[in-house]
Amino acid sequence: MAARAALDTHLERLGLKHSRQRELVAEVFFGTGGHLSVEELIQRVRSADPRVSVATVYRTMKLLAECGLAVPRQFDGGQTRYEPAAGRAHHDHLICTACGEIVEFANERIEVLQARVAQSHGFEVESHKLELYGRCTRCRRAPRLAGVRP
Amino acid sequence: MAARAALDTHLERLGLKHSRQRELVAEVFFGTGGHLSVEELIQRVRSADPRVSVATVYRTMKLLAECGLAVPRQFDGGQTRYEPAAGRAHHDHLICTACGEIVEFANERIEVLQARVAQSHGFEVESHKLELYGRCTRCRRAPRLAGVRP
DNA sequence: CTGATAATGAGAACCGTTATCAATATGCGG
DNA sequence: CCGCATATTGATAACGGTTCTCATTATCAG
Repeated sequence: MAARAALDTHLERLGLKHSRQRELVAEVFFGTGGHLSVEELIQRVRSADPRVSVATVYRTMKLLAECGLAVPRQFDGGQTRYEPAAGRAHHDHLICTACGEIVEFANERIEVLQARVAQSHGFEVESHKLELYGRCTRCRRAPRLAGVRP
Repeated sequence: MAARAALDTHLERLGLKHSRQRELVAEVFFGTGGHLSVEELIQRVRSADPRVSVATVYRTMKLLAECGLAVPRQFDGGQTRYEPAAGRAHHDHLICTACGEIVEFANERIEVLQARVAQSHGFEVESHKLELYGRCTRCRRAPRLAGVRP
C-alpha cells in the first residue's frame, strides 16, 4: 500500500517511531474509507483494541494529515471528519441533511467562477469550502428522521 | 427601525417580554454591523453595561436569528459570527486569512451551477456554504502576522 | 399593586479537542 | 541480544465556545 510507504517516509523524516497503535489507527482508517468522524474512528479502533486512547487517535490522524494521507473536513455539526487523500484530486461535497450521506463532486466551471469572483475583489484565493446541503435521492420523499443540521 | 418592529412582533407572538438587556444587545449588534463574533459583541455590550452575562448575549442572538434579523455563520476557527440580515439577499463570503476581513459577494452563475451539480446527483439543495479563503488586496504583499487559519 | 411568569446572572455542565505527565514502547549503537 | 535515549502511550485535566441550571429579579396584564 502506498499509504504505508508515505507514512513510513514521514515518520523517518521527523525521527518518529512506529507503534502498534499508530498502525492500527491507519489500518482502520484506510480500511473504512468515506468521511469518518474521529468519534466513529475511535469506536472502530477500539473494537480491535479497547485500550487505545482518544488522544492517540487524534494524534495519529494529525500525523496522517501532515503527510498528506488524510484531509480534515469540518462540515456543520462540530466534529472533524477525515477523508483518505492519497493522491486524490480536489473536490467539494454534497451532504444529505436527512441521512448524513456525503457525496463528493468536482466542477471545474465553479472553480473558475470562484477564482474570477475573488480576483474581482482583489483576493488571491488560497483555499475554499463549498458544501451543498440538501436531501439525497433516497431521502427526498422519506420523512425526516435524524437531523443533520444544514 | 424595522428591526425593532420585527423583534417586537416575534416577542409578542411567543409571549416573551422586553428587557433592558435584550434591547441593549440588539442595539449594539445593529449599531456595529459586519460579521460580529459573539465574543466581540459581548465586549461591546459590556462596555455599556458590564453586568450583562454571556448567557444573555447568546440567548438574545438566538432570538434575533429566530426572527430572521441575524444570521449565524461558522467560518473556520470555531466561534459563531452573526451578521445583520434584515431583508438582505443571499450571498457568500471571501475571508482574508491574514487580517480576517470578510467580504460578501453574490454570483448567480455559481448558484446555478451548484443547483445543477446537486441535481445531477439526485440532491435537492436546501442551503449551501461557499467560503473563499485568501489574502485581500492590502495583505497580498504584507507579511503574514495574525493567522486566520484557512 | 399584585401575581403569574419570563428573563437574568453566576457558575456548572457540556462537547470536541489538546495538553500534561508518569509509565511504557521502540529501535539504534554496540 | 542488551541497554539506553527518546518517542509514544493512556488517563485525566484543561481548554474554548456554548448551553444549561436554578435561585433571584424584572416585566406586564389585570
